[in-house]
This record gives sequence, structure tokens and C-alpha cells, in this order.
Amino acid sequence: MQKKNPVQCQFVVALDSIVGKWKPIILYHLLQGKPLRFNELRRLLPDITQRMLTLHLRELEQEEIVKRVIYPQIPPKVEYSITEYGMSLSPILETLHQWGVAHIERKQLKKTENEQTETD
Amino acid sequence: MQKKNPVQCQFVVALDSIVGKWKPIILYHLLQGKPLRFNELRRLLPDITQRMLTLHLRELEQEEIVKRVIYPQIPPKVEYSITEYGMSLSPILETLHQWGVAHIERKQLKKTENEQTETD
DNA sequence: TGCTATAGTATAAAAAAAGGTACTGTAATG
DNA sequence: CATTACAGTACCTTTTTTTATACTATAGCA
Repeated sequence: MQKKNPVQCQFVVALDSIVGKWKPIILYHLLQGKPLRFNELRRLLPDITQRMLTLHLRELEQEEIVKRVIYPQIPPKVEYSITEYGMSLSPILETLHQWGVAHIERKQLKKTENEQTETD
Repeated sequence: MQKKNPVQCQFVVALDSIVGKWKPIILYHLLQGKPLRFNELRRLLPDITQRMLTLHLRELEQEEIVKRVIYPQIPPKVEYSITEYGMSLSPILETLHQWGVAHIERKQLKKTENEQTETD
């Protein structure tokens, strides 16, 4: 990653934990509090492939943001949940979400403004 | 992007504005307040290519996070600065930064803990 | 016996992001 | 007269990320 700015610029570190096409929405669902099984998550994210879900969950698990519990049953049962540490991401995601909503609104406002001046 | 969750999960939107290998550090430098010329930024980010710097700045400009001012001189002078709107990202980046720093510390703590138990 | 659900893995291919190098025009500088 | 600084663009290659498809084992059910 970055060589310079050892302590000055560390958002990248946080971003690495959040970024990945599906990570935010995985976290969103897990932050609802209820542990979710692999296939439950799959149903909540209809367009994700099994592979991507596995990969992202593994990464989140490695960072101890997500906990993986295996129930030794057949057919297998594996539950994913947010760790207490992972909960510390909650305010960040909340802030990002709010900014995102405002950003979208702003864009739409600009768009309608432009459309108005065009039709004048 | 995501099809589901029209309003529920909007961090992705914010993330899109921040994400890109160099965007966070570009924003970090511009958030210091002083407008920076293209080559000043290049010197601050020694490993970035001209191409990537241009691309990322263009994206930030399109989202009105960064302002680009051309001074019609020869040799050319172009200054980049954070817009007032872009300033609204400041608290987000600050939070991300703080989480990042804590995350690194935590990782190092875990590492030394492991090394200790190994040598026990 | 064949089908379903479960939680994945393996392999290859496609798409997206990033990088590398060369090139542009003009003024000032040595 | 050659070189440097400036702010890029053009073109191509490499790397990374994501997608697509097929496959695994086992129990329960009809």
C-alpha cells in the first residue's frame, strides 16, 4: 500500500476492511444483529456468487470483524455474525450511509436544476 | 451496483467517492487546505503515475469534491483544491483514519501476544 | 432410487483497475 | 541550441477483482 505517511493517512486501512463489491452489504445485513447462515446471506444477496460470498466472509473473519461458527451437523450449518470488535465499524458505516444518501439527493437536485435551465 | 435496498444500504455511494487506490491520500493532502498544483501532488505521491493522478482527480472533480482551476499561462498552471462540498467528507475520513490506526494497533497487539505464547 | 438442501471448493474466463512508456506544445533557462 | 518544467493524453500491458460453471459429501424425503 502506501509507503509514505506512516501514521498521518490511515483511512486506507479502514477502507480495506470495508471495501470489496459485496462487503458493505454483507456487513449491513449482519449488523442487523441476527446471526445468518451461509445460504441465508445468499438469499439476501441474490446476485452474489458462492465464491465471492465465501471469499468476502473469509476476509472479514480474518480481520475478526465477523465470527464463523460451525455446527457439526449434516447437512452442514454455519452461522455468521458480527463480532463485538466488528460492531466498532457500525458508526463508520452509518456515517458513510448518511453521506451517501445526501450525495444521491444532491445529484438529483443538480440534475433537475439542469433540466429546468435547459427547458427555459 | 446494488439492485436491492434502495435507501437502506447507501455506504457504497460514499465509498465510491473515496475508493480508488490513490483517492484517500489525494484527499488527505488536499484537505490540508492549500490548493495544490498537479505536479505538487505528484511530488507528494511519488509512486503515482501521471495517468492515475489525472484519472482520480477527474473523478473527484466530477463529483464536485475537488475543484480544478486552470490559469491560462505557459507553462500551464492548474490548481486543485477541495470544494466546500468536499469538506463534508472530512469527518468521514477522520473517523476512518482513527479506526485504521486502532485497527493496526490491535493487529500488532495480537501479533506480539502470539509471539509470547509461542516462546513460552 | 432420485431429488433436495447444506456449505462450500476448483478452475477458467471476463471485467475492471492500475501501471508503464512515450509523446504533445510552449516558454524560460543555461 | 538543448534542456527543463508544466499538465497533461494515447496506447498498451499487467495485475487484481469479479463472475461463471461445474463439482464435492452427506442426510432426509418421496
